Amino acid sequence: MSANFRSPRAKKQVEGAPQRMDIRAIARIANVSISTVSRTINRLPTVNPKIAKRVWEIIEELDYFPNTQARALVSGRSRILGLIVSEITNPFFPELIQGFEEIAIEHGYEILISSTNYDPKRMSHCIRRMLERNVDGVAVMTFGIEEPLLQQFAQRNIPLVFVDVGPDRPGVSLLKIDYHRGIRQGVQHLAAFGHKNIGFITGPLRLHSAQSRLAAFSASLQECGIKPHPAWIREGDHTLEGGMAAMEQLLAEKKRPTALMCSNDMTAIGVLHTMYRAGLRVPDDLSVIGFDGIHISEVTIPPLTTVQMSRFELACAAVTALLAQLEGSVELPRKREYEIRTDLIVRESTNFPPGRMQNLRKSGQPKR
Amino acid sequence: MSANFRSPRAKKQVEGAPQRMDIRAIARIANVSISTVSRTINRLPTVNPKIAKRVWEIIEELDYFPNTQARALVSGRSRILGLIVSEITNPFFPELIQGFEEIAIEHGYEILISSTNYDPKRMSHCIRRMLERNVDGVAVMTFGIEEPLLQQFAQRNIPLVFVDVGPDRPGVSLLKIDYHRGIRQGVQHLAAFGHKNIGFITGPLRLHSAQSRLAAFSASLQECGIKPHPAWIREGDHTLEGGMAAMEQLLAEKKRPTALMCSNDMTAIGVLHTMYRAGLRVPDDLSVIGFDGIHISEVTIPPLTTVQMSRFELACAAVTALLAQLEGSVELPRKREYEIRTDLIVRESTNFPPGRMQNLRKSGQPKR
DNA sequence: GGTTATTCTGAAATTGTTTTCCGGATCGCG
DNA sequence: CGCGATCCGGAAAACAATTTCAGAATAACC
Repeated sequence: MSANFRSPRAKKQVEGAPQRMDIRAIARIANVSISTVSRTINRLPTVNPKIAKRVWEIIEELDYFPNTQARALVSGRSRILGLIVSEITNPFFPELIQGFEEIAIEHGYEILISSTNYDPKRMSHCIRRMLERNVDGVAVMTFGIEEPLLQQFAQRNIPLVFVDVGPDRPGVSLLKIDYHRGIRQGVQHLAAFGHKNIGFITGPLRLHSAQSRLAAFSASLQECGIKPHPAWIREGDHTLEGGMAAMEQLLAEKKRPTALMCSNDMTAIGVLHTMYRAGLRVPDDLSVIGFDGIHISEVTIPPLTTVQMSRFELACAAVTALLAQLEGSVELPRKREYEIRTDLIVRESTNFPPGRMQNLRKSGQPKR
Repeated sequence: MSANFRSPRAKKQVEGAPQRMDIRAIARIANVSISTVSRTINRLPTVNPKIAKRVWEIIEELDYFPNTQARALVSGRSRILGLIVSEITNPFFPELIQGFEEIAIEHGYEILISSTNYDPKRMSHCIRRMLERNVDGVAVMTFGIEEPLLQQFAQRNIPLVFVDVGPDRPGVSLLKIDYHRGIRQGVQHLAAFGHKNIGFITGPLRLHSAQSRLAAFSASLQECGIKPHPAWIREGDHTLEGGMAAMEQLLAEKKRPTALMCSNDMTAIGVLHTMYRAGLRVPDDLSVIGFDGIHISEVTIPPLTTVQMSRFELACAAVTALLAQLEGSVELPRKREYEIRTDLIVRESTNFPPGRMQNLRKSGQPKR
């Protein structure tokens, strides 16, 4: 009955073709069953150490590695983490991606990057891509909210991480950024120099993070007893061009601020450029503070005083949060919120307001 | 015998669980077979248009999409393109990635990014990751060569694209960059200003592209009848820090060059910074030319004269080359090499050498 | 109308792995 | 030496698609 039975899995043995390496081949050579090889690879403790050793040796020697898609198909887990960012050409994000990648790889996860370019339509494409590739979890680092779109992840129970705000449901973690801390330090720093006329260039106000930064600025201003001046608050878009445009508007004002905070470093770099074009000097004619602390802000001219938000810390928290959801031992008390702090880095784009001890520029900072 | 036969595929019908969408589900609802649905999705011409329409409607309505891993498993093609870059934090690469992603997505491919950080050990990790995820093709945009490592792609007949140099075998395409064209324009531009003392900060000389850029510089110098000065050729590493360090060395020289070309823009930005630190001015004390034309070079102070190499063009050529190999109709005459040209963009970091008509700085460029 | 040719459709094999379930071997102990 | 408990390994189902092959249905032709 089963005498001449041939496994339906028997290969078509094309002679000469260098037979693709698979778990069957390993099993055959090691003289064990497929399942034993599988268990060995997955380091299940139920396999005889001696046998495991032999299997590992053969695996090493033949340079075999399991087929990812087959694995994903049967286990239901792709070992891919999605990472959605706003704009890959803003240096903040590559620095974030670098950290994210490093940590994800370390844990055996691959990463699927996609950028929205601040466009909700592109956001839905991103989500579709993530879904199609069956990501195990997604970090939404766009600093905005797109509630309705993310609904789809909820249905599939895919863990998510957001920055600042997000739906409060199981499987969703939050990276809370303490914008206020760093921005207050910035305002205090300016106030200590004697600035009374401080402007702010926001990010795109659709973005929650842009709103928060502006709010932190306004609150800090009030805290320092400085009167806000609505005309000095301009909307930018977190790009160089946005910063330049906003600064041009500011220059056209009858009364100009003596100091300016920006919602991110790219904006500040745009400001620096517009000042240069206008023949004005930073910090002598205008003090400028950025936000993010991207690498290149160290070498702008002058080096930018900025509020640092660690990309690595952010990336680290994001991956950690995702992995906690994915691999967390059943129902351990796991944190759902992660605090990220921000701090002022004083460099050389800030000084006394014009007309007041300008020559002290190189003499360091005032005492606080 | 087969009377009470139950399909081995019969689901465990957990009541209430919102049954995962499946090609089977679509088939059942549309009252056709699985294969018909598959054919419809893959737009095979052998399916009755009427039926196809009905199937599509159901697919749309239920928002079904095929499982990528199952597809990849059985078809042997993952529809993932690998992209290996040197360093994601160098703005050149994000700009490249952006183009690459855009075009790849357009053709239904996902993209797997990984960066080597100029480290051969990391390169082998990258390759391993690509192999494990079964990429259909790989673009190696590191501007270097790692012959032995890439051997593994050859065995599996995975199409590759390289920049500048690569093994000459079927399945490998080359993106030939005409460094000489742009760099010669740069040298001629400096020569027209009357510069006779021109230095060069190279990239890491392990990199083929760094060698080529240096060679193009030397050749152009000779062409213009300018004597090279070995001490003015310094090795950098294509980073800000490398540029700063090299410039410091140059400043320590007894006789300094009056103009400087850099192997990339990041190096040039480092140079700008070191000059600023030293209290020297660009272009009055030193003319500087970069290479790449990254976005941020437009807003440096002063805006950087640089040799533009289009990232989009590069990305476009890379994807095109890969897709030609992957989807190319059997044996059509397909190009294996793609030419990328480079051109000088004159901005404001170049001027006459010091002591000679410095006041013309804002009066535009000399005639060539 | 009968036979052949042409489209379409569907059943079943296939892809490489994980996982469940079961049987056989080994061990300890009386 | 026999018996149950323990442990390990193997067969086969399952995962969700593509693809081959054969057969049904329709069309065309004599």
